[in-house]
Amino acid sequence: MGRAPCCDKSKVKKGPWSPQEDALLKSFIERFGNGGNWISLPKKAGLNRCGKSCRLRWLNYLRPNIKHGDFTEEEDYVISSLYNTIGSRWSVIAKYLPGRTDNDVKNYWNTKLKKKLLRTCEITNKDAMNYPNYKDSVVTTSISPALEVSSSISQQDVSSHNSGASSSNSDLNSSISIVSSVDDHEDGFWMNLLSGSFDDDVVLVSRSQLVEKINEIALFLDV
DNA sequence: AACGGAATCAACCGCACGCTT
DNA sequence: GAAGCGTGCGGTTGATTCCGT
Repeated sequence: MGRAPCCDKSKVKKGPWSPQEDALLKSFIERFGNGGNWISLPKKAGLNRCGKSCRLRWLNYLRPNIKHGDFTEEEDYVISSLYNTIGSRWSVIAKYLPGRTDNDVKNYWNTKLKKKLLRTCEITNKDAMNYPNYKDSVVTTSISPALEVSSSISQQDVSSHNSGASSSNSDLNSSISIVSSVDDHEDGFWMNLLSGSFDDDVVLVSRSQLVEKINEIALFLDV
């Protein structure tokens, strides 16, 4: 027996919400809440919409304190680090970013952040290859905010991901954080990195290890 | 100015889970 | 325990906007 649809799709409106619909939904929820039942809400509120559509519209757009617009570097750290730790559990990741929704985070990752990380991977790989005589000593990091976030997320969030994940994830964790933290000054960073001129907070690893890490990251990001 | 491809993001779809009966 | 139902979630789609030619 098939599952009953949540509403009659042929009779409800689909597509972008009008300002009038937004106003109706917002004022209804502010006055009465959702009554613990999204399915019946549209009828009560006078909306010709599916309950799931109302829920999504409220959670992603209308509810108070929603943040829109550009993500900050710190948010980048949080997303890349958590993605590496727990995978594509966007609702969990969004919990660590006040004002951001799972949909926002997911879209941002898929359209921008993933590419940003990959671009940096490519540059690193290329630069590393350009220094074939470079001996033993490169990379990486001052401890980035991302690592601090990684260590503070709940064990429950981590364990449910790791149960099905490969054992290399913990190794990748620091790598992704590092890569994501240097994007804005990539040329200088990588030159310093490859010449070994960094401060005390930079941990040194071998070039071959670096290249290996980069390839792991690329693999992890499913390139 | 016109066009086409790429990028963005709001919204939809369908599945899994948990609660209730 | 099974069935029904609502909710939450992640993946995907499609309309719109942006940008280069």
